[in-house]
Amino acid sequence: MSRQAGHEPAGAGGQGDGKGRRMYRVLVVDDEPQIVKALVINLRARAYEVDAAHDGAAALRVAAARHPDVVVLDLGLPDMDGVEVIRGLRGWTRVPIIVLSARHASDEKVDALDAGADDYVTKPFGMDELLARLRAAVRRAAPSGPDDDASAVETETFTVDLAARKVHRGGADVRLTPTEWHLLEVLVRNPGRLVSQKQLLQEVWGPAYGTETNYLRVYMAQLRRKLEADPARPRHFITEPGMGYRFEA
Amino acid sequence: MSRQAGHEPAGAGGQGDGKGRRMYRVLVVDDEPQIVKALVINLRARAYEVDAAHDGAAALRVAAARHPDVVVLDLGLPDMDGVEVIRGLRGWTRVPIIVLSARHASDEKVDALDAGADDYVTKPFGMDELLARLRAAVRRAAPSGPDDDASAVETETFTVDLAARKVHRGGADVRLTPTEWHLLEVLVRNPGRLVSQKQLLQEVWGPAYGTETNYLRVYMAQLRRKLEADPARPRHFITEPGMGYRFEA
DNA sequence: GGACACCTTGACGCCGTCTTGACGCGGAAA
DNA sequence: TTTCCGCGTCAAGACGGCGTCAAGGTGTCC
Repeated sequence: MSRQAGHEPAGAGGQGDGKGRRMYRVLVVDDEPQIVKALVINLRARAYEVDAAHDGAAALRVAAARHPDVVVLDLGLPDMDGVEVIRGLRGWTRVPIIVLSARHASDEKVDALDAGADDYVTKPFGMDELLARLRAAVRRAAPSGPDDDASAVETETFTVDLAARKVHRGGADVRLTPTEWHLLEVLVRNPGRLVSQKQLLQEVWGPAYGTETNYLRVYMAQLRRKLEADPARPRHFITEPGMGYRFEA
Repeated sequence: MSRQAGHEPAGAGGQGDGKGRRMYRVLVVDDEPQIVKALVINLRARAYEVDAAHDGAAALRVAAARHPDVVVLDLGLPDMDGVEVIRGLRGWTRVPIIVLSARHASDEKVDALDAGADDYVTKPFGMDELLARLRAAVRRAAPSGPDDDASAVETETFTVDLAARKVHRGGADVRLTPTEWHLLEVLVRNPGRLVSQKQLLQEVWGPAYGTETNYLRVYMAQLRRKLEADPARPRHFITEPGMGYRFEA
């Protein structure tokens, strides 16, 4: 048995990577310039977008304006209590909040966490650890997103819902076999781009199938018959002779 | 026989009265009896349901059987590396994981967090702090659980009340076995979406049951017999051959 | 101890899907 | 113009998944 039938992308995580990873935006709130600086440098180096605020009022303002994906918040701010900042944010957003603080006291932590913080790191902190906690916070918040991101791709004649694994055409659902769906998925996840024959074969049929181009011809024909308005004159599944295929919306 | 038959204790632990606060279930994993004891006492006092496991294998087994709302995991287990336990859980569930560890080393924390842990607490820890972090984890996870969203789903022939754990059909309640209910629940919580065979098997039977598709066939048949108007021609529990099943309202 | 409900497991027939080969067409190279 | 290769199309057969049924095993409640 060369290939397995059930080639689902191991469940969950699957559909993230199709479209390039977006930049995550971090809001850093601290009144100590050297800490802000260190964080900004480290975060930018890891391809985060970073905004900074040095007091609570600015933090709330920037958060409202920029909608960060995660907030790193020092509790010792000059103008207002850190817990107040947390409450101010929680009034309207669930953005993950990672608290930084020099206080080790247990009830400080409890107060901050119960006010709505997601994590609490005491200074001095290891940059590696903070970054790992930040990744955890972002990862946790992400799953709400991917469903909406690129879940639906539309053309004039049909609609592909990647999350629900559904294809809609003219008021009815189109039934696709696993292989048909898999092929469609690879193409649709690379809209407008040429996908080589080898890549299609290997992604759908497995690494051993780099040259069986007749498979592609058969299944491309089926996709066109089910989805194209005029299968003989395809407008969305374009053949690039000798190279591969391209999906056009 | 890795799994015990009845996970959901019939009426017991389940989310009780429609709106009221349901009991949260915590899985405590640690090989030091005194720590387990302390945690169990403190958690039970705060109205959590608590399960305990003293090694990694038991942890994975109990998690699969009991579906806790949060896992407190000691990294220093006798039988396997704690990070492996995290990976084992993350293979099929997003349940929040709070790691306990005596190790303060930064890279230990980074490894655990990147493997999928949500929080990392070093021993010795303050019980207040741990409980606050636990509350934060539960609070964060709650909104994602569509428990409240669509607590009742209707079709032409039957009604599913997710909160009350009841299925109504033609003026009478339909009696479902625990496994039948669990399967129905997973499908109904993803209306219109294709749920892969592997996901169904792992969510209902546990992470080790990714390939026993005959279970699915048997239980899907039972669900259809009890709920479909014409079980031979299902309108709500749709088979997507080779891929999975889909619930349509 | 017995009755019962539930879960597991195997067997079997049907049907859809995948594979495979053959054929015609058209464009590019010779 | 001829030749050749790649592509689209079609059809037939093999294969495996799915629905169905029934028996065996296990735990629970009375």
